[in-house]
Amino acid sequence: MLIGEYIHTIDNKNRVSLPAKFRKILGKKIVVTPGLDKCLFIFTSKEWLKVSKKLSDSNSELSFLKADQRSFNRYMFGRAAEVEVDSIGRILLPEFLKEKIGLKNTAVIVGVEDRVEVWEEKTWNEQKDAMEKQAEHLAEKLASAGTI
Amino acid sequence: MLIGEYIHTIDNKNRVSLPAKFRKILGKKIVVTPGLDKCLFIFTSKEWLKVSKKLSDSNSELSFLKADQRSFNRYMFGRAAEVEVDSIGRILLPEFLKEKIGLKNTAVIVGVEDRVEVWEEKTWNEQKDAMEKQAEHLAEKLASAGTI
DNA sequence: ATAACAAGTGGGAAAAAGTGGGAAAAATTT
DNA sequence: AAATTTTTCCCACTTTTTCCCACTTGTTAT
Repeated sequence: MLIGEYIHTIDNKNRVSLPAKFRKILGKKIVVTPGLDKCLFIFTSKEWLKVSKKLSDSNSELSFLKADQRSFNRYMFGRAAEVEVDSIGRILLPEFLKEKIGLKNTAVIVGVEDRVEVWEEKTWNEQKDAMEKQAEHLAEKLASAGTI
Repeated sequence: MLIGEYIHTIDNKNRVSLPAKFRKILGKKIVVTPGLDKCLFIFTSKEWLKVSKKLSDSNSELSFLKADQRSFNRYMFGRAAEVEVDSIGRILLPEFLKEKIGLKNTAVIVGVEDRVEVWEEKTWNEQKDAMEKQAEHLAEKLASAGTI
């Protein structure tokens, strides 16, 4: 399972190390796409296949209006990049994705169950603060779920 | 069952011994995550799986399409850490979790039924005092109401 | 009381992770 | 076709993490 938060450098060749703990799960080929909420999503090829099937299946319970679905899929597919992980666990971030979320020298890499998210540090902190504020009851859920 | 309160040192490599009595129950891989009230929760991998399944709504396909589900999962998984217990029963506390609850050189480790909590000593004492006061207060209320 | 053991703590050395940069290979331009 | 840029591959340095061993303290057993 992909969990935890890491801050890594983006070098001047646009390379970022994937957290070592993620590498086994992610494998050698991953898919990077613009995500939602000003971050990037990283999926394993396998997970991506599942996601894309779901998204392109217009009979699924995700019943978009046709036009909406088209543009949403354009967003997810059109800008997705298949990326190779190099021999020491780094990936090359396409410039346009970097720009999309305003990345510069560092990236926050977050494991979220079965996907990885990439954030610009400031955006991430804002997001975290917002979550934290409305999170007391979420934490309570956590605590009580432990006992069930 | 996990019970009792222990005060352990955090050494300069961020290692803490788990109380010997907890080790068998916790196993070799645990998950540490910020909990309620300025403490950390420690779950066994098994328990964690149960909790996360229960809360992440991962049975609903493509949970990332729903905004509040996204934040919740981010909150839940992004701030957790999977940690190995070393050969003599210690774990490595990630810096960001240490900071989260203001840990420095010592930690109070408390067994709470089926999970373990980690506290900063001062916070723990305040928490305890508050509980005691409340208990006395409640007892008095009960007594004066003549119900006892 | 002494020995044997277990628990908690600390530290050195080896391994791994993260970062940076040069040179070969490939692609693009002129 | 040569020159320039971009990409890829490989090596090297630094820091962090991991692994292993040892010391200390307190408990149990003989």
